[in-house]
Formats: sequence, structure tokens, C-alpha cells
Amino acid sequence: MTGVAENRSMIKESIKVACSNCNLRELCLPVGLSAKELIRVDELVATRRTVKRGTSLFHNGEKFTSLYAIRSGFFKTSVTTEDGRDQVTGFQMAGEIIGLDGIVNDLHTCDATALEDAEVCVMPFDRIEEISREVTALQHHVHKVMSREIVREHGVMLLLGSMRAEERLAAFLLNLVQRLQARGFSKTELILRMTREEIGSYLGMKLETVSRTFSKFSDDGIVEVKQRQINIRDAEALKRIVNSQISH
Amino acid sequence: MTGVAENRSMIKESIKVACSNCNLRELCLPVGLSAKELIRVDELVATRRTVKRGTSLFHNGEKFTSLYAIRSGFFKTSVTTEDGRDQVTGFQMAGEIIGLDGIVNDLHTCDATALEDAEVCVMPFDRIEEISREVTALQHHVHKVMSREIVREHGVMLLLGSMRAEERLAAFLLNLVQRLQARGFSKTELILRMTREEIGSYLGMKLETVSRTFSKFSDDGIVEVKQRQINIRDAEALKRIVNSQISH
DNA sequence: CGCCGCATTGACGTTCGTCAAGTCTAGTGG
DNA sequence: CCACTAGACTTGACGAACGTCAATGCGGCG
Repeated sequence: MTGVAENRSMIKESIKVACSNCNLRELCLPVGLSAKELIRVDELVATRRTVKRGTSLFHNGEKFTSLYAIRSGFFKTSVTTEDGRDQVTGFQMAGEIIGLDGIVNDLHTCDATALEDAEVCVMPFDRIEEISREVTALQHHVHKVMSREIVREHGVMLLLGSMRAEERLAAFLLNLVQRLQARGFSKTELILRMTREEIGSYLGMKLETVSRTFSKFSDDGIVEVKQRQINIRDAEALKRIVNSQISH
Repeated sequence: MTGVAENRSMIKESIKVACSNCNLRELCLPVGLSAKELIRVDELVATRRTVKRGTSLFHNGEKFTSLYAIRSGFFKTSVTTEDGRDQVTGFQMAGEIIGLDGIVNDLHTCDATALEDAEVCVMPFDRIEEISREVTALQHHVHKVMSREIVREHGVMLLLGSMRAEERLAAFLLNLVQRLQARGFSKTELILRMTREEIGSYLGMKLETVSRTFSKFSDDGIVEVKQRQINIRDAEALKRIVNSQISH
């Protein structure tokens, strides 16, 4: 039963890395578990699954069974309407959880697409519920993960509802680099995994406006932009732009 | 201990209506509970609390202790940045749950303000966690409530990121009237509990644009607008506007 | 009755979207 | 190795949608 090909990705059941040994543990799991609890929590992950760049982990309309913890790689999630409109709702990186949208109706309501080759831990949701009845720290952790997502989306709503193009892009860059830094990457250098169009969709602006705004930042010496390679030269300036509060 | 005045609202502990008898039960609670489970679930609500119009149930920065189920009245939730920007993140009516944002950091990250005199059931969160360890239907229900909020916010992001003014207002009206209808109100008549400015904040547009768009709908015979009294004359037209997909 | 907050409407300006042309880069195949 | 191509990105010119500012209207409440 190992190495079986599935629709869009491969299942890998043989090589299991226990959560208790995983280097992303502090991102995925609650802290301060007893040895006994850790053993229970290791049962959360049923399998691992690799997702090739450009393919999707799940689609809108698919049956929901599991949450996914990203072990490596980079995803976008996006919603689509019947009439073809679509909106990127988030970008996710290692240690983050995707699939929460599926719980309410047992159906996924968005697509999750890998922007680079990725690997995820598959956590069947009924198992999550079962174990979190026994391990209260896990129960609380699950609640926090969901609440964090709600708060994050509040921030996006603020951005979309009240910021102008420069403010949006500045906030976006600062958020990305802050999350990368929390994972041990540089706080000034980053490589964008998404296109200008995907950034624009997330930020509610057109790709041309994204491009122009990058150029503006570059002209002002705030960031160096070489295609998808970004070097943040003046993070303080970006923060000032986000809090600009121009004209009122 | 009854009728004690608190900061911004009154605590009412004497007259307890059990959840099991509450007419909003099917909105707040899971269905199909056993008698024994119902008894446990009735312990969820510690007290009830009235919130006068214009006052707040909780504020950004306050310690989080409880979720609130709205028994009657109408709320808005809004986030504010240091620099004074603010954004309405939602409008909530009877049967809906507010306070989910506070779980992640044990602090509320938004304000909840009553737009009309309201009454809420106070459900201490540690009690929710305790009881949902025993009553799996409640556990699942809590997860669904949070997931539903995430999905709702995806919808708002789509609206803010990709719709134009008329589409936004049409979607807003349809959503409001649909929720009111689910509570037994008319599907054509409604009274707005919020100002044009609050609608605008929620929809990412200025109050003047909200007003103009109402006037446009009125001129087109789609809705009658008399201040805050709205009569939807052609819901199909509103749906067409939402799905307009003009120009691409 | 008169005030005040909310709503409407108009004139004008800014930001961003649209359309179009052109450039850069990576990947492919001769 | 280089030419070629496709996809992504950049840049410019123009226009539409919406924000801004300001005047006016309306309705509820003291």
C-alpha cells in the first residue's frame, strides 16, 4: 500500500515522521504535552502527501475529510464564483494548516493550489475531533488555529476595505517577510512564489497596478525588485506607508 | 446578585431561559441531542446580558472569556488600527455567535457594538471546551460555527476584492434579507439597523457612494428606499447585478 | 420649534482599471 | 549553441469609477 498513485498527487505512507520529532512541531502543535499525550497526537497524521507545483491539494466542491498541515512548499487558496470571478483568499507556507473552510458543510469551498512542490500531513478531521476530546491542549490548539484564521481574515478585510494600492502592497510584503522570518529565513530577502496576477487577486488590484507599485517602491529605494526576487531595503518606510493615513 | 450594573451593560441572572427551551435553539445548538446531553448543554449559558443601543459588548484589547449568542438585537463588529482606520467586519443578528476572534490570544481583537438594544447569552469559553469534550455533537457544532465564519469571510473578501459598488450593495442586501427570512421576517421588506457610513465601511466604499447606489437602484425600480426602510421590488435583478460580470 | 445627526445630491479630482505595446526570462528544440 | 516561443512582467496613454468636498434636505427628539 505504499507509493500508490492518486488523482493529483502521491500518497506516501511508508516513511512516517512523527509529529513529536517534526521540526515544525512548535508551529503545528500545542506546547507542553506530556509523553503520553504526544503519543496520542502522533496518531493525528494518517499519511503524507506530495503536491506538485501547479496541482491542487483539494478543489471547491470536493468532499471534506481532512485538514492538512504543510510540511514544505507554498500554497494559495482561492474561491471562485459560478460567473468566473475568482479571488485568492490566502497564501500558506510550512507549518500552516489548510482546509478549515470544509468543516462547516463537509465540502471544501475553495481550491488549494501548490505554487511550488509541496508536502502535507493529512490529518483526518474525525481523528482530530476524537483526540482533542482526550487531549485538552490539542482541543484548545484547534480552537486557536481557527480563531487565528478568523483574525487574519479580519486583517485582510481591513486591507481590502480601506487601503490604497501602495498601502496594500506594503502590508503584504511586511506580512510575508515576517512569516518567513519566523521560519528562519531572511527578513530582507525573499522570493515571491506567486505571479503578479495572484498578488493582485489577493490584494484586490490588477496585475498592472501591482507591477507599477513595485516599480514605485523600487524608484523610491524602498525595495529592490528583480522579477520575483525582492530585497527589502527600508522596512520602516514600508511600515510608514501602511500607516500612512493620507488625507484624513 | 441580580440587576447589578456593570460598565456598559446589565447582567441579568435571575430569569434564565434554558437553551433547551429557547426558540433560537436550532440556530445556536446542534440538533438531535439526547435529554441527558441537553441538560449538559443548558449549563453553557452562565448569564444573560443586555446591551443598549450604541454601547459595546466587548472592545478590542479586552480580555476574552466568553462567546456570546445573540438572543435579540443587532450588532456590528469592527476592527480599528492605531492610526484610526477602521473597518466593519460584520453585522450579526439573533442566533449568531460573536467573540470567536478572542480565542487565539485570549484578547478580543475587535469591537462588538449593539446597533439596537440587544440581549446576549454569555457562554464562558472554558465551559464550552469542557462540555464539548463530553458532548461530541456540541464539539462538532463549535467547529462548524468557526468554519462557517471563515467561509463567510471568504465571501466578504471576494466581494471587497473583485466587485464594483453596485454589485457589493446588491450582494449585501440579498445576504441581509436572506438571513432575515431564515428568522421569519419578510423577504422583501427590511429596516437597516446601520448607517450608510457603516454599510460603506463594511463594503469598502464611502457613504456617498452607498447613498448614490441606493438611489440608482431606486431609479431603476429595483428597490424602494425611504431612509432606512428598504423594500426589495426585484430580487432577481439584484441577483443579476451580483453576477453581472461586466466587461470581462 | 429648532437642533442635530443622517442622508441625498452635485461638481470636481484622484486613483486605479483598461488596452496596448514592448521587454525579460526560462525552457525547448533544431 | 542559439533561435524561438510562451508566459510573466513592465510601461505608457487614456478613461471610468469612485472618493472628496460642499451644499442642502429630512426626520426624530428634546
